[in-house]
Amino acid sequence: MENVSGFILSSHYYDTRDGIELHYYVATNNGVAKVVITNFLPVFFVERKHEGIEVANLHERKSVNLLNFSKNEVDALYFKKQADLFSAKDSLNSKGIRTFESDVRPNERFLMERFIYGEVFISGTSLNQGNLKIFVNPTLSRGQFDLNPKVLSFDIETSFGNDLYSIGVHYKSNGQEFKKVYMVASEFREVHSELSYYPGEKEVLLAFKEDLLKKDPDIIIGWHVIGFDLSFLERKYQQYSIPFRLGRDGEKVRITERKSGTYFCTIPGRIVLDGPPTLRGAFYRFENFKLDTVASELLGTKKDISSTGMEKVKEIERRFHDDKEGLAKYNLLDCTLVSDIFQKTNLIDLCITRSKISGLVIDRLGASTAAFDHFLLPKIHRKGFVAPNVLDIQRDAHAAGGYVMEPKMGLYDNVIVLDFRSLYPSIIKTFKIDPYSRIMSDIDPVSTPTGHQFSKTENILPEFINELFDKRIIAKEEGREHLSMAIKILMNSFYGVMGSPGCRFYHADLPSAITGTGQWILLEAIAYFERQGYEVLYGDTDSVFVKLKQEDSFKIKEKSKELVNGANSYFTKLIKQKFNVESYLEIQFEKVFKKFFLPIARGGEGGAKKRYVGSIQKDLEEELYFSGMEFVRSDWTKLAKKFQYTLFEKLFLEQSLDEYIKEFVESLKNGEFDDLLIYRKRLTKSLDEYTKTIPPHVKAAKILVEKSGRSGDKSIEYIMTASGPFPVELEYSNIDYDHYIEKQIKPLADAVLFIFEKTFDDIICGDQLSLF
DNA sequence: TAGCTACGTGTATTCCG
DNA sequence: GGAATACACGTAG
Repeated sequence: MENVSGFILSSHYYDTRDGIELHYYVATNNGVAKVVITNFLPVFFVERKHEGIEVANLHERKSVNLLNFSKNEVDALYFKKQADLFSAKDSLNSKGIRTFESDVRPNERFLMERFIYGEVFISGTSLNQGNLKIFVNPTLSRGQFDLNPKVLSFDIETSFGNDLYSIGVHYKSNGQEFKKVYMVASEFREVHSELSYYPGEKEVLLAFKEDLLKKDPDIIIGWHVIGFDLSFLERKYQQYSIPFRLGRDGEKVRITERKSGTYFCTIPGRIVLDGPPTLRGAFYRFENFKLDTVASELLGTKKDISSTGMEKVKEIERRFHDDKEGLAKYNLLDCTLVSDIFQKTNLIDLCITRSKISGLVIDRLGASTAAFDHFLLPKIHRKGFVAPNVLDIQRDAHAAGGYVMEPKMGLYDNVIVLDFRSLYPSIIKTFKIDPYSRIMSDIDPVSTPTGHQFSKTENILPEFINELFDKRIIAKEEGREHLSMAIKILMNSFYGVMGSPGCRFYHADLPSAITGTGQWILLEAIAYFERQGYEVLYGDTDSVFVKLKQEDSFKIKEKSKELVNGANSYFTKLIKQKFNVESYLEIQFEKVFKKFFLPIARGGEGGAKKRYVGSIQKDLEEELYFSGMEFVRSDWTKLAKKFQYTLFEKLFLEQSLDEYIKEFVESLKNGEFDDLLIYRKRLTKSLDEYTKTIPPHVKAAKILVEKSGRSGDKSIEYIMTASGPFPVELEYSNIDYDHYIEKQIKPLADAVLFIFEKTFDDIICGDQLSLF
């Protein structure tokens, strides 16, 4: 008997002739364990009233002490294979008989019912097979394990066509480092320390595979590594009839493209992490997600070949033919940049932590509904209920969202921002909102401000949120940023999940009760501060912007504290008195703006919601903070951003704007800002799908395809010329300066000038008018 | 290989007289 | 030819 702890890298199920097998690859301190479960029976439920019905390939039908959400009794139907379960489900469906939980993946069900969250404790006997320790039907339970993964970064270089030039690898594990470039060279060449030549593509592929299996990484990283590198290699391995088997037990690499154009890759026993989506998942934002952009922002380095598009391909082709060492250097740099980006951001640690908090394997971290299932399904079962299938969920009318206050436009001094800490989770906790407490609402109910009822005593989610809150406090105390972030991400997903028909626990009352209560709370808060004699300028969902009084300017911190404390004890009392539950709402001081500006709405009357600018005192400097404004929008030009930033700098310093605006326009016309005129926008669908309207960025993209043959790009950079939008990658002339003045400068100026009762046109034409 | 709603803004297209 | 509407994108929370 062996006992070993580990971390689950990947999880799979397969039907075999004898029945289903669940496979888990677990990283442990003594290498990787492959856990095989052969005695698992996939299950779903049907209402007991369908007793006599014939079910093909049924292994066993059992009466269980469980109810569905309509409180009808159900039976459990067990199968030997998942395929049998699927066909039984389909045939029952076609007879109009509903099944319950027939869409829960067996490999995930096995883990969730054992409350295993990434970390696992294995107890059983093992066999050694190569690098692997194989456990067949051990006991698995929740464990504790800190993974120190072996990470391999790789990148391939190819011709514009279908030729593989080289593969670069950077591998690091416990201080050991390995760098190698596998390059095709038809003539004999001397091997350099990090550069090995092979006579053809086939030999490169064989050597790469052999080394990868020898290094045996837990995690494979790269840049667009699935959609480009692995997909390209898959075709190449097939072309040379070499099995593309990189799995830990010789399994094939499987790549699938989703409808959204994103890629997914399964290599049993390993995790593939692509740089851009992983960074996005951790809320990193960059000007774009090109490797050199991200590398220079995070690491301050530059790529060796900095050109893009065709020029880049040409330079790679040139190096392959004339300067193989130069190509190798470039190839390897890409690998190490990716390694360094992952190292610097500690992305892998965040992924591992999120896996441990959500229970999902690392490459499913985005699946919020699956995380909700992982936590809630086993708890619901122990309360005596089974859940519906996702496909049986019907969406009700859209639930309302957060409350956004009508802004009081203008320029102000000393505005404090107060917000409710984790508003939606704290509402769930306070009013006991969850799918189970909803169906049990006749037992000791609490009514929300919206009039929805939930059981004060029979609930699951509020307790879980409580645990997560506590864990997060400890995490923050211990400085474990990623743990704190992982918990926040999970907690914040609950509201969205319960309001999504893609979640088996969806019910319109759940999101409605949460957001409706949120609206009520924000309005109460605004009313409270106004009763204290303060002007509330704006508020959005969970925040209020309170203007302090003149006499408060030298005791801002104290005043804020006083307001926060007052509001908190007010809510404690109010919630207790009105709803007879303990309030977990907590308003907190977020920041103070020395200067604060709410702009006028461009089209309509009044102020614009979700747009403001403020200045924050940072040491001796004042730092500008933009929200929703053009300055933070990726689809506005650098020109507009430069203009807007300086405009607000001057506004807040109470300097004159007129001269600046005039000079800026002059400089633009003189061509001084020609490098700031690029528009960048995403293409959310393929070019021929834009049928209703053809927006400018699509026009530019179409020109690019027509003139250069390039297509499939997800975004386009263009510039406005006299003859319309034009892709920057092609030669252009005739910049339409009037367009930039009218569309990028004037509206931004007018958004501010209204407070002086002036317009952009007044300033620009003002001199001429004064001549008369 | 499905978390949510609210909102602003630019441009193209359609509607209407 | 101008107003109203639809579409597209990106953002706040």
